[in-house]
Amino acid sequence: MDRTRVRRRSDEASILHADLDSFFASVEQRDDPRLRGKPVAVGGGVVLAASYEAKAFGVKAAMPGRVARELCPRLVTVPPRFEAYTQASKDTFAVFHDTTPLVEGISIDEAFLDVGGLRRLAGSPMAIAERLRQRVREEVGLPITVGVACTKFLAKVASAVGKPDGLLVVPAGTELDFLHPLPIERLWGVGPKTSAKLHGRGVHTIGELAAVPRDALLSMVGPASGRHLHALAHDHDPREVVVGRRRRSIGSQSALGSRGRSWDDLDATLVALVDRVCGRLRKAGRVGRTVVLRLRFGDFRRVTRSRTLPEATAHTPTILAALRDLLAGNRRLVIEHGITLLGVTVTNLDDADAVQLALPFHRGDATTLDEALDQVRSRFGGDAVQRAVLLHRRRPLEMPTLPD
DNA sequence: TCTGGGGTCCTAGGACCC
DNA sequence: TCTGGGGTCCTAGGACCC
Repeated sequence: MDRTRVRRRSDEASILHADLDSFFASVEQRDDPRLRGKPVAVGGGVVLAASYEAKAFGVKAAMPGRVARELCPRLVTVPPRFEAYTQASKDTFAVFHDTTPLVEGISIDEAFLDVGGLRRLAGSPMAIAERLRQRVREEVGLPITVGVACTKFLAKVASAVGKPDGLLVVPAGTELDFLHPLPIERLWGVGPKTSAKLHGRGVHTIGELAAVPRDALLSMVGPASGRHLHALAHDHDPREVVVGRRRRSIGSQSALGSRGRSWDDLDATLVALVDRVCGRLRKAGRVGRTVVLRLRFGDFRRVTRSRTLPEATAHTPTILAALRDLLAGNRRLVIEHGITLLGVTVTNLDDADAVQLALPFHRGDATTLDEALDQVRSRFGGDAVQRAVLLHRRRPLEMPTLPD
């Protein structure tokens, strides 16, 4: 199986949420001693990450650089070094995987770990979490905060409350005492819009949210969001730690600045974006069937245009042709509104090997599995057949079931 | 305050099929 | 001829997260 399912909820707090503190900024301070102890922001036009010294001045991620410098005149701004962050992330995840096989990566700098059942081998969840923090500090050189609770959601809240460089355990049985005094913005899925809606109804804390009848909440924020928030406010979170989650889309985008761009400039940007995305697809062994063109204009209005192809592919010319067509079809929009951002995303992803095995069936070139396997073997070699069979067992496409 | 680059999930309408 | 209900897929937009 692709995903390993882990038991729902333990009677003890044994789910860890590990979250590197001010990740990009911490890597910069690690690698350049002159930055230590100083307010540091990574990024130029927009702050990608701020050190805790900078956060003390109110500097936050996603804030325009100009505003950040007004808040903190002594702010040191450094350009991002994405390779360094990728490597630091890999090193940190190596420590995670050495702690338990049950690791679910959420983003470049955070993950859930299930350490239930490790007590005999490795001690209590709290001891495991403390050792994890120490190892990341010593082996990677970065501060990390760990929240420990019975559910993923609460572990994540705990790590946010425990920051920076902290460890916070929410013992079983004390969940609501911990949760209910917190502001609703702590809930995963409450952003500016939802928060404003709820404030308008006098709801500010998670405890107050929990007191809102379910149906009333659903009508306030919509069915999916309402069910989600109602469950979280009552500390109901049945989600399991899932190993081996696959990416569902791969994309790239480029801000163009506000000055006008010629059509040739735009096309050159499109070519570069498609090249980058297709390269990443092939490197990951994935293919996609839907291409999305993303545009942003001078007034910050955003639109997307998408097209679904007959076959999933990572073939650069095929994907480029589809996107060029979409761009040309929106030529007037682009010219009249002043484009400021161009983005490309490929979604509806599949594993390339599995698709290769399915293609002969879809094309009508094969009617039996052996015929399909022969075609894969002749086109891609014996290794591809092995991978294709394994991938098919994991998630069958539209074709006959494989015999064992 | 005026904004980067990478993602996830949900909603809603229309086309199309049975 | 006009009509029903249910399902899937595609497209576009929106909210949110790091």
